[in-house]
Amino acid sequence: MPELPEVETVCRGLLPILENAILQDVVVRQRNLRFPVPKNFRQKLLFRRVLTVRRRAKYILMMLDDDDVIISHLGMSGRMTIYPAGEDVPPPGRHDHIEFKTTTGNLIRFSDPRRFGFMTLTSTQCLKEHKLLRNLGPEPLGNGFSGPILAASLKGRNTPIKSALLDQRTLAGLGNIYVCESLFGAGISPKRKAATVQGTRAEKLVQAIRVVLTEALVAGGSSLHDYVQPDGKLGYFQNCFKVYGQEGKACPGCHCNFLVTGGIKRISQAGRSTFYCSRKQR
DNA sequence: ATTGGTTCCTGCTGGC
DNA sequence: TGCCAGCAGGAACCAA
Repeated sequence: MPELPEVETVCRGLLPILENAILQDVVVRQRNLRFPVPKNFRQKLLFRRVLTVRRRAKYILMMLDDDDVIISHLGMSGRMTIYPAGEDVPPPGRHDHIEFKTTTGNLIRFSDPRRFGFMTLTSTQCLKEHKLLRNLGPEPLGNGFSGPILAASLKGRNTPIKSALLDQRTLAGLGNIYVCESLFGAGISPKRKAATVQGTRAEKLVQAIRVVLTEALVAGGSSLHDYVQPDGKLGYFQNCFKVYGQEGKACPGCHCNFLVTGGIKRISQAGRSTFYCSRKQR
């Protein structure tokens, strides 16, 4: 499930292929994604130049000439695959929804079995105020994020810290995996009331989030279920999970006490799995 | 205003 | 072994 590190890795993979590329062809095979692909998508993009590829939260932003922007989201199972010029391209399968071909012969294929992902169009002028982007919180790896800023946005919030961190308005880019890992890193219980994460605790959480995301980025993301890098390489951060998916295993922080603690627990919060150690996380 | 529940979709898993 | 119900999950949307 692509979260910030995975999306960032995808953007970094796409950039050298798409930067300054001209789109010779755009194929839309499945219009019915999470949001419908705009009717004029192909017409609008044909023979346009891509200036750069950026990320905001979990969104991929392809910046085009003449101030147009493609906003894309990988959803749960979305994938971008690059087929470099001259390489064989396998025939499209039923989940291969959109393709970009550059004048240099490179092909980028967007696939998404579960169709929670999408691609849509906007302009650079409308980007900041776009419905999908305007309420996003700060980038966790950027300068606009700090202990005091996080503490301020958690103030008065009665929801569990787990839910608050999944809320993209609190901070942008975390999903279930990295929320669980960050809370473990900070020693904070996922059940703790968000409003009580203040001061040193908020500071510690910010640091934990930064460490987890940075390590995951270095690892090329986590290859779980569907995720692979655009060049086909697997990310390997999934081998570094301390709690996510580790139900019943010894907590890496207190494994000597396994018989007492029972190790990593799994609970359900807001309909999603949370993994944590009840001894280390308070 | 904030919060929780529902929904979209398909592939995988576990129980019989 | 095979089938199918149930589950997973990002985020918009709706309801309380």
